[in-house]
Amino acid sequence: MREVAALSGTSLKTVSRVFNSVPTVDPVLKDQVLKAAKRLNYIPNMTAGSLRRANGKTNTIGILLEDTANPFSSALYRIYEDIAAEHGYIVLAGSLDEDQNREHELVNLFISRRVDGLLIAPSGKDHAYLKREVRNGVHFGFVDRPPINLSADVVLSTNREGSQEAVEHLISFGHKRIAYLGDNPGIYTAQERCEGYVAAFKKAKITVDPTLIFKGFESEDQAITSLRNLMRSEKAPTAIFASQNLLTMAVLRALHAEGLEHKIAVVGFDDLPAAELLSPGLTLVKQNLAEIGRLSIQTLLGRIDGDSSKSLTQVVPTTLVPMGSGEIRPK
Amino acid sequence: MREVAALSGTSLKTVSRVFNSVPTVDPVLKDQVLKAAKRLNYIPNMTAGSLRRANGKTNTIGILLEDTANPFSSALYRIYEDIAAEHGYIVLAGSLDEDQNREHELVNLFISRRVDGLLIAPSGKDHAYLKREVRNGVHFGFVDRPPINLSADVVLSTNREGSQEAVEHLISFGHKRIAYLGDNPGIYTAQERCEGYVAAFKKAKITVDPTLIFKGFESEDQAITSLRNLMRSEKAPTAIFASQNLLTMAVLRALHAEGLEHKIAVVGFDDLPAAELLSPGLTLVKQNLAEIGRLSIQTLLGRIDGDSSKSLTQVVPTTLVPMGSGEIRPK
DNA sequence: CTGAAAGCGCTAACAC
DNA sequence: GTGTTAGCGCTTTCAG
Repeated sequence: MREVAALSGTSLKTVSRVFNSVPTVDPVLKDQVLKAAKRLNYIPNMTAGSLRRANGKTNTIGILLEDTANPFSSALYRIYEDIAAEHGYIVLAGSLDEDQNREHELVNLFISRRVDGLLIAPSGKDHAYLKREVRNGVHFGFVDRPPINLSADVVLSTNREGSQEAVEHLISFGHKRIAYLGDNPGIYTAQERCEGYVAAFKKAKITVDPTLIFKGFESEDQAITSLRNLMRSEKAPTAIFASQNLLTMAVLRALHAEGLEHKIAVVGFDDLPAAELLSPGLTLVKQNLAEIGRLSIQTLLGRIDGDSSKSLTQVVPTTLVPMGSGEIRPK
Repeated sequence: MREVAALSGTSLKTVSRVFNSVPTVDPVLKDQVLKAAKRLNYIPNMTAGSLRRANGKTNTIGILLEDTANPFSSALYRIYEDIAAEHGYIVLAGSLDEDQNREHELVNLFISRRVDGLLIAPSGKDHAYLKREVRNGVHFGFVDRPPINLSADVVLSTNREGSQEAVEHLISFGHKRIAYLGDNPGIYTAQERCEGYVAAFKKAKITVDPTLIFKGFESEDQAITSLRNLMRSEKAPTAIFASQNLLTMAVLRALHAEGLEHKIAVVGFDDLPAAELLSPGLTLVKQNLAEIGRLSIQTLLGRIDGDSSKSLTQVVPTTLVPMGSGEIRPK
């Protein structure tokens, strides 16, 4: 920058003004500056700039996702990337893998990079530790799951209602023995979805068979093995509700291995890329990721811009998409 | 930091030393510093640090991918994220969407954030513009496609050989009329894969029917429509080689719509999440993303660490995985 | 409309 | 082992 000022015969401040598009700069000088910059191949150092800049803003936000390689997270990431770019922000992303420690580490790491705000699909069970950061001026938004012991903006799907709708759908096709597959109930979404399952039975006045509720498999292989055993047993269900995409995959693999994909009905929660190419097509409860992403980042950017109104909880509806597998009737 | 020094009764430099794990610090002072830091909730500002630090390194690398939402890119991203973290680096990622301008913009944006290096799955057709940045000390690595008019490290798959193997596989099952679906030949991988297709025919001494070669569809819908027309025509192929995952999806949708999935053989290039759940299972040529990711980032980190040996081209083999759809014989 | 001086938070270099 | 001084590249403040 000094060199640019020298070569263009101006001062540092004028160069700075040019690159910050301050309107009150003599067009002649501006031209000289730009020419000099081009010749020296000068690109301003944004990170140095934010050091002294008014509010210390870095125009960077951090995003903590479950696993950037999984379709749910990567779709969200892309939405964040685009909306952030529109607003002149850049995104730092990290994967949590359901690990609380990793959440803490990444929060610290990103704060050490001075992100203006952080969007978290939390793995942690307690977010009181963030209060100190909030006091230091970092803004937080939660996605997919609410914060615990902290008041902050959050965007959620209708996990409970969506699950209930899925199970009611199965019941409406005549199913009474419907298995539930879910994650560990410590996870908010898992808990909600399980309650939706139970609520559907309650509403239909059917007793829930607890031996058909499966939670917290250790691995996909273990899930598949358990499922295959279940399918072969006397107590085999006539339908299965898989409350999450990895579990849905496990169900499909198990059904495939047993050759039962046209016999046992399946509804899965969360999108799966090739759902309609399967036979039968896979009936799903889809989350509206575009809307979830949009709401969460826009709310966060609003906070960074100074909106200090009360914390907001926004809920985005899911959609049941019948594709075939959920419309199989019990034999 | 000043406050921490004050509260702990030491100097700035000692605080700095503590947070940079300099071993020659009196344990007593170190303790005082850490206590004060905790009390003040102090987290060092890395970006300020890198301003003055020896080499000006930011421990940040930029990654330019085709589209962070697609499985190919997001799988790579995750590998980069993990390996970068192991080495104390952080990753900035952006999507190119096959747009040259976007490539230029993001390179500039990331350089304005002073990344130490940049990994690019390029959309551009000319990378001479990067020479200036190379001279300024930014390091570059290319992934998936080579740079043009620039000497730089690159990691590629065996696109040509993998495609040839796929088509030979189809030929070995008795196919002679094999359609080729590819991207615009301006794209390196598309060109290579098409050559592999042609080479397989040459080797088998079968004449290529140019009316079975399809390139550069505008949209998935257009691809599906064209394919359905083709499948219904007199000149329908007995097998299809789709040289990229989105095209493979289009083929599957078209086959499904026509009810021909058990009649026409298909081999696809690139992985597809639910390949083995389809019926028939989908025969694929898989790229070794883990290896591609590992090699590319490790080479880049080596460059950042000062390795200035000649530019390296590394080639990672693909694997043909028969799953059913590629083993259908012509009727 | 422009420039000089001070300082953002930190680390290099050099004393002590 | 520790502290002081200068300065990274930029923006602020304030005087011209």
